[in-house]
Amino acid sequence: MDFEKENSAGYLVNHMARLFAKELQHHIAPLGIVVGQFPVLLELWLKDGVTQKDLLAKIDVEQATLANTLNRMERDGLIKRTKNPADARAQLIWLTEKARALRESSYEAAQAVNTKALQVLSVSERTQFTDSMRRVIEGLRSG
Amino acid sequence: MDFEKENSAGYLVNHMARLFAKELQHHIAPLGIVVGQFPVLLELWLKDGVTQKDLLAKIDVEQATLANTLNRMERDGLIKRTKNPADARAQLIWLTEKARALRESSYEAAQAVNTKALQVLSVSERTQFTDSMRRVIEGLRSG
DNA sequence: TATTATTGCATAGCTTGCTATTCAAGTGTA
DNA sequence: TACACTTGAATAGCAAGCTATGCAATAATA
Repeated sequence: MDFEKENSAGYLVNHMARLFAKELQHHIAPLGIVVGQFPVLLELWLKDGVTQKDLLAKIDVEQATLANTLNRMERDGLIKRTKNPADARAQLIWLTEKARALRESSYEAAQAVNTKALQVLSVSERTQFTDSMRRVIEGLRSG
Repeated sequence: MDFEKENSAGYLVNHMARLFAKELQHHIAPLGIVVGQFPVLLELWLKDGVTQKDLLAKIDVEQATLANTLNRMERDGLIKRTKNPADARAQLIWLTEKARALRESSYEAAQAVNTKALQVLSVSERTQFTDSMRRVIEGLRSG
């Protein structure tokens, strides 16, 4: 058989993801946050005072990955945790003021990265591209 | 500002890359290799007896990342290194027979993952999709 | 109600990626 | 030829992902 990496979707996806992450890293480093914290912050900016399990239902990472990320976020002063009156196993996760203040500039950073990355595509191609990604993700997730 | 992660190229790219990697991992685990070794093997199957620098020119990862991956591959009996008569700093990297034997089944595994992932797209969409990825990668790499 | 099962998280240990730094070997030059 | 510069690779240290496992609190049941 023959194999051309430049024609392999998986190879390209991996490469592209690393470039996106690097680009985002550069944009958000000045804000004092790192890429892995981004998905968590996105959810908490919408609604905080939630449990780890609640977050897990919204972010497709393993529970252990999220637990470690939350620990680093607490260490970095981005979140605080309080007792959950309803269940002593779970705690409630809250944004700190510091994290709350980063919302707008973080959105702008992410948009800037997306804009820069997609500028090589026409407007219709961009729509088609993100649509394809959503479908591929859905397909892989559902087995 | 508002931010919809399901519309964010970066968010989707990251998610998709993790799903691809997980899928490939499942396919190649029986072969005794792991995902990070894949790009290195692809190059060495084409041509071995090369230096780390040669590999680096073909794979877009940092030098330190490659050095660590090569160490694990040596540990796992996939490569051997010999003295480079032309330069004592660099060694020549060779596939072991074990690694050489994995070529066809690895290609098949990768193709299977790509096929499965892209099955939700029409044939013309697949072409368009990989083409867009190549252009996005090129755009991000060239600044 | 005592026991068992489930659930929510934490921890251990690994890979793969990054940046920054170090070091030895090779190259160029005063 | 000695010194400085460059280059090829290794190492340290961290983040972010994974699987596997453990543990305490809660829920379900005999």
